Amino acid sequence: MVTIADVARHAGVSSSTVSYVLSGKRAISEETRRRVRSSVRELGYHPNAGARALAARRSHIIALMVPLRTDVYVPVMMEIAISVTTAARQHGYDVLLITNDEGPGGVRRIAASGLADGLILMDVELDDERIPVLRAQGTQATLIGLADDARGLSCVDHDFVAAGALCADHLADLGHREIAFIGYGSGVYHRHAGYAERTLAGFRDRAGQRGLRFLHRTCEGTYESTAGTLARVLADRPGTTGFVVQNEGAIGPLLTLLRTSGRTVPEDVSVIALCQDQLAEQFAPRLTAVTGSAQELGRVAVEQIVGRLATSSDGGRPDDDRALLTPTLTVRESTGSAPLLP
Amino acid sequence: MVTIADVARHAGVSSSTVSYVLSGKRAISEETRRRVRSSVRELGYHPNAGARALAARRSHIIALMVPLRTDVYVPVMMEIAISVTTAARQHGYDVLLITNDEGPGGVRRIAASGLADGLILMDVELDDERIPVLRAQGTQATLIGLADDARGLSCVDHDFVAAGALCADHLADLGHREIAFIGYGSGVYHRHAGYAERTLAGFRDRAGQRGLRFLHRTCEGTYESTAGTLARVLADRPGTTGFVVQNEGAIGPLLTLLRTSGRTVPEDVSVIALCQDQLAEQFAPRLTAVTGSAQELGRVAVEQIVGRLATSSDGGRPDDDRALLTPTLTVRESTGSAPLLP
DNA sequence: AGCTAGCGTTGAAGCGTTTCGACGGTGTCA
DNA sequence: TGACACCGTCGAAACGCTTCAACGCTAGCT
Repeated sequence: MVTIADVARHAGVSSSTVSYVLSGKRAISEETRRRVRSSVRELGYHPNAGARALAARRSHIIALMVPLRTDVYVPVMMEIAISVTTAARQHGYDVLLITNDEGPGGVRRIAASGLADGLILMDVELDDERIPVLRAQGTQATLIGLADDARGLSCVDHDFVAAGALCADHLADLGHREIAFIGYGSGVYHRHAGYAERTLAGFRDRAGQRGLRFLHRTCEGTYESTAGTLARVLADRPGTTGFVVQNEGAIGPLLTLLRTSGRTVPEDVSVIALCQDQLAEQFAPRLTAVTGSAQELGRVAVEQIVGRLATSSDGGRPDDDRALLTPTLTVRESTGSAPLLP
Repeated sequence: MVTIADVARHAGVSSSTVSYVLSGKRAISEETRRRVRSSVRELGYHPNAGARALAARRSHIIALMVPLRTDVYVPVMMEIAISVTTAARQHGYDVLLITNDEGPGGVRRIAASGLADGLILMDVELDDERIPVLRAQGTQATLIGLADDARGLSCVDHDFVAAGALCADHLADLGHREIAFIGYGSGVYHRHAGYAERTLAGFRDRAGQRGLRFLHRTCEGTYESTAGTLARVLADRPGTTGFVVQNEGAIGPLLTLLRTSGRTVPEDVSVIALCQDQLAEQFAPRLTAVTGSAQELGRVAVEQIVGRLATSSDGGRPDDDRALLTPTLTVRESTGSAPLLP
């Protein structure tokens, strides 16, 4: 193992000088810097992470707590996890993956052991029991999702309200008047209300403003449940010409069911999905969709936590900030003007 | 911050005694053990990770290197990552997430800094440039996937050859004679040949033994490409009655296309998918599928690396081992007896 | 010329663990 | 009764880094 002392000896300086060259915390002459750098390269020196963490009381690790549950659309979680990891690396941090089945105890463990300098929590519930722990330990954290009480913490999330509103506006602009909103199974609304409810609320409000009639129906995302949901929708509101699909699993079945029931998309009915563009592109017809960038979510979360860590180590008190990412509507082939009334 | 010295003082013993109680590396009297344990609990002591890593030269961290690429079916990767994380916790390890865009340099960084005790590499290519680095650094590692030269390393993977054979056997048993194998886009075969090619090879061999005629056609997984692929299949072999679908993205489109072309599943044609059960359940009809457990893959990978770390710290030389996980065939509604010849 | 200011560098003191060797005390055996 | 082994505990020395106080220099000022 190559230590800082080896580098110092090789470069003919003291180990503190090597440390300062590497951290840039003190002025070092150009000449010395050059020599040290080349010794580092030549010996293949990498600072020992444990020693560094012990001495500096910073591990340069961010913990990312991901949900175990898999009813949220999984690729999105993975995309966030990966963008967090790459963004963190760009700031000199590594990412520790922990699952939220460790619960509040996990947060305590990570914070108290100094394993991570800060946490990013995914899948935050409105009233999340990890938050008091965070506060008690004085740990820096960023939440992905919105909690009831985020004093002293950062939050970032998609602007789901705006996403819902975009759907309503788009269909209203096309002249649709009766819309069905195909949601998640009822369990999702009960639990992490944030995500699912806010989209629905945004849609509902804008739909009201635009004079749309609409129905919200839950759906588990399987073929059978989608069939049941669609049947109920058509029974209750035969004049429905627009569909907003929140549950990614229901998209495929819905398109199949519409086709087999003799409804053509987009001539007879329009379909707009709340899902990743990649998924929207896979169907026929390609779907008009409202999307938030999972990548940006991860990036912003990292920037928030890194910012907090920087100001807190400067003795400052980071202010709570809350970022809402604007979703985008991409019009594809699945939405068109409402059919003329017979 | 609570240190081991605080605990020692509180329990009226020396800090080395506390350490031995916690690690169990020396005999400690029942009475002392009890007192120390209760002090630990009372003070909420968690050992400092950096100090521990420095002194013991083990970080109790396993690094997991995941692919950035997203053309592999992403939920599977996430499932592996999560099962690695939970399995690691059960052995007292945490998981550091790194992306393989760091390449061999990333492996060197992690190993040389002592950040992680061992690595798990996903998405290993046959001739992977990270492997020589691993060997040079003497780092313990487990590969998920099979490399050409895995001397001194552990490997674990699904037995894709067996998976392919299962498909062929099942269709042969049902009396099918002309089969189409719907694969991935050609890029996948060129690159991480392992996964895709081995399934195909297993299918091909068994199909030959069972006297099946078959066609392998690539497919990008979009609706359009699936339509193209299917059209070619039916043009080349109008008598095809069995489909094996390797590309998850092609499943939905294929079912739709079969239906619209007037072919009923499973009465006219049988479809068997190589995908997770969860996905197979989502279609109508529910799909007969061959699956390997991603969860088990993660668990076995962790057990391998933890085993290697244990024997290497005992001064032993861990032997290379290679685990192949047996896939399972679940018969659902999409396969049935071959139709009688007209 | 004498004084101060700042620059570049160093030595040494931690950071909180683990672990080795040593040390009493107790029990066992001759 | 003395020698010996073992058990439970302790003190102190690492582990490799960061960072503080201090130092010798040179430069700029009066």
